[in-house]
Amino acid sequence: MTTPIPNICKSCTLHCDPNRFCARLTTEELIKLNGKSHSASMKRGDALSDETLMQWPIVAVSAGVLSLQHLMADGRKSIAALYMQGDIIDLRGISNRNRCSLISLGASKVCRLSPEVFEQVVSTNSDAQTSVWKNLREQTFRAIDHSVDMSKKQALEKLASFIIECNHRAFSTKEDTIIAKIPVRRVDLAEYIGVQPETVSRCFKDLQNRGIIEFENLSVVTIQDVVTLRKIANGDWNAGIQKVKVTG
Amino acid sequence: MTTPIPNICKSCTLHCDPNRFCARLTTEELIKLNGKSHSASMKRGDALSDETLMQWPIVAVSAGVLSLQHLMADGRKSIAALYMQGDIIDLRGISNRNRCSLISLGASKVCRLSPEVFEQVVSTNSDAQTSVWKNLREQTFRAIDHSVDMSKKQALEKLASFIIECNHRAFSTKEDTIIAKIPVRRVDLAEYIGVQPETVSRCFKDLQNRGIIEFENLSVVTIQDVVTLRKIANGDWNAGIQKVKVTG
DNA sequence: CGGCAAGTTGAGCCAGGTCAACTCCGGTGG
DNA sequence: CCACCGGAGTTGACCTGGCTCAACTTGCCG
Repeated sequence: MTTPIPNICKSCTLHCDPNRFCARLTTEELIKLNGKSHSASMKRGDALSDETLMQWPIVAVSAGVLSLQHLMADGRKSIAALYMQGDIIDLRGISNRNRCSLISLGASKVCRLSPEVFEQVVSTNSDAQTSVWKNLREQTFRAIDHSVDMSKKQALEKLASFIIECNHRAFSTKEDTIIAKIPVRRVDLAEYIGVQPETVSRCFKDLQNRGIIEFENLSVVTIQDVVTLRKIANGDWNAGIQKVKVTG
Repeated sequence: MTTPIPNICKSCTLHCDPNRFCARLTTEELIKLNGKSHSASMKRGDALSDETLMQWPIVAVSAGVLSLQHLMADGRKSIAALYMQGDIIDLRGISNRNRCSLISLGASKVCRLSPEVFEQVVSTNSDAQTSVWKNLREQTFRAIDHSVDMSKKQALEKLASFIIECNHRAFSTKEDTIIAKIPVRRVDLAEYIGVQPETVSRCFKDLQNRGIIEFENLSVVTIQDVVTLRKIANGDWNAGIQKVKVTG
């Protein structure tokens, strides 16, 4: 007895994780959707071109990190959003104000879904609809949180927020310290939080000096003091300094 | 023969505008949804409290402007998003990182929808689903655009972007100049674009001096030179200056 | 016409941008 | 095994856009 589930789906995180969209589909729906979709591997710098996105505006991320980038006239670049495992990016009708492109920040795996089949599946399978709807809302909330971070916060606060965001999106605990994996390079991180790489560096150092974080290596930090990190992220500016005063 | 459409809906923009959610519902659905919903008028400063939002996380805006505000520990306040006529705000599951409140920026009319009935209607009426889905995507794109504006842009560029956004969201043309209605006060505008009111003032003046915009009154500007405004918004910094150089 | 809130203008200061030099680190080939 | 290389990240010195604070003007409503 052969399982008729497409091979490519069998190992895909979108299908294996029961919370994700593809796990909610019937085998029949899965086959139908897969038949009209294209999965692909991407490496750092690879972009889904405008033409591709016009034809395939719906992209599911099964591994790695993608970025929605915006380029200004004078060359300033900014990363508007980060998409990771499980995100379903629905770019239908985006071409309003900013011309953006979807660029991979490392090795990643995506699946370009057929809009027609996707639409049809979503309108008939309300379980799947709920899942993708929830994901879209999460994306919206992240975008809103992010614009709050960008609008009034200082560099250190932005970085603290980012570390917390990383911790939320993919975390693991070891004994009682908390690990946050920084899934992108310094340059990308800087572009995402809207500061210069130099400033990112200085702020990391600052947090380290205050004993709030510790580096495992460049991309893994252990959060030594979550409470203070949260406070800083929320504008309680001297939260970390207090300690120094007390000991000094 | 009496039309069974609820009175409150008859005059509501969400029902009268054929593109909006409520216009897509059958009379039966409309009655059912309305029966479990509460509409309300709000004035400047009125907030939908956290408890209210917990019970009624879905709010439709039929008139006026609402803001999603975030307050930091030291009192810094920022407006994360603006919602206007036709927006359906779905705050289910928002309590992740930032505690926000929904505050009216002037006289407005809202309708708090029953999540259960809403969910049910959306899962059975795919026309309505498409409409509300589209609106949610627009909100996401706006949030993304906004976070781009906030992250790397300078004050003048942010303001230019905002004027263009206003023009997009509710515009009218008179002969060949374009009117943009600023639907919020200076203070709110400043909080939305993440600068001080003083800076907003200075930037408006700058745009006016360059002949790019003209004030009808405090809340209505005519855009004299859309092209240059767009260029400035997109980082072509000296776009307006060029003219001065040429004439000088 | 007074009174108050909203908005504007001006002067000085500082967080973070800029630019240049430096260190660190992984890969490669002699 | 080490010398070399190139790209990523860091550090330092200086400069500027926008914040701050305070005074002023404008517009709105009774």
